[in-house]
Amino acid sequence: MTVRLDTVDRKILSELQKDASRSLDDIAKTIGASKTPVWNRIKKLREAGVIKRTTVELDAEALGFEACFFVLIRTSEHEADWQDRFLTALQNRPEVLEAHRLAGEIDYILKVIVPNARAYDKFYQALISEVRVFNVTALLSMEELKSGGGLSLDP
Amino acid sequence: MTVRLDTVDRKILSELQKDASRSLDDIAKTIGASKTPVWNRIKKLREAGVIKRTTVELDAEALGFEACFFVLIRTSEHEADWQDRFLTALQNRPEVLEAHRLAGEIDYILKVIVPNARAYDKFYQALISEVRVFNVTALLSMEELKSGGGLSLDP
DNA sequence: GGTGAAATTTCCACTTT
DNA sequence: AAAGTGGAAATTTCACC
Repeated sequence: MTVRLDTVDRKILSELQKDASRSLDDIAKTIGASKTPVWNRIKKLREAGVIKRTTVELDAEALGFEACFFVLIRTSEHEADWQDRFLTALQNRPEVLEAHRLAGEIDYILKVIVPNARAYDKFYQALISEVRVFNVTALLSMEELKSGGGLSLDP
Repeated sequence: MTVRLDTVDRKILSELQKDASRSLDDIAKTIGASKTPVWNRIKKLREAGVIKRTTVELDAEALGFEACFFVLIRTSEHEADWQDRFLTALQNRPEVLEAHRLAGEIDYILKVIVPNARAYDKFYQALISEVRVFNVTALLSMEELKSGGGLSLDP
């Protein structure tokens, strides 16, 4: 499952992370190689799953998604069945952009983006009616200070 | 600053979010249009900033970034000067992928990805030596249950 | 890893509704 | 105004060095 990556691979990934719309030639030039090896490496990196997908980063506010919440969840249920249902609920809800199981007091954190506070409440009500949770705390984002930071692959 | 988007724009954005590497023709076909209008719309959406950039989503673990933390920060300082220094510190630290200013008890949340716990501690020490913070809680992710969820633009 | 060329795609001028 | 057509230019993809 582990992939060995050399400096060239890292440079390629770093460039793609910054801007995946540039041409192969262009990328090859900036990293000091020629297009075919770059193309072959990108192909391998895709196949190996190092590059999971190519996407566009959208401006949520411009699209009417004005509210971003981080939701901290504690539960008393830890059986496999409960976990499965919880996972399915998260996967099925498009307002959940990201979800992690945590170590420590808090069991889960979700990142939820919705048009407004009312939509969040709707989401919240739907979620707690689907799966039993012990405690939910919602942190409302007032301002996105940094976003879309990529992994730092420079060295 | 608000952009008016019709159904076709939303379909295009939805497709690009799912996979931005597909060809124009391909995308045009799936949404039932022809390539030129799609091209013109994408161009406009880019210029308007609705599409912020095209990127690749990488597998952090495959690249040796094994630890993901959500960092909750409380501070007693709220002057503009402090905020500026804090913001600069965040921007300069590549391990911070995302940062939000929050409403309520907790003032900030950061998403931090590092190779391991030791690297997190290094980051933490560096941060608190740069800016004064009142309280820091780190939530360690054990498992990413969902990631890369896009905005839901279907309707 | 590089070269070059076929196949595909992007991009734009022009036509149509 | 907004969508389609066609084609030149650029880019991707691949066989071969």
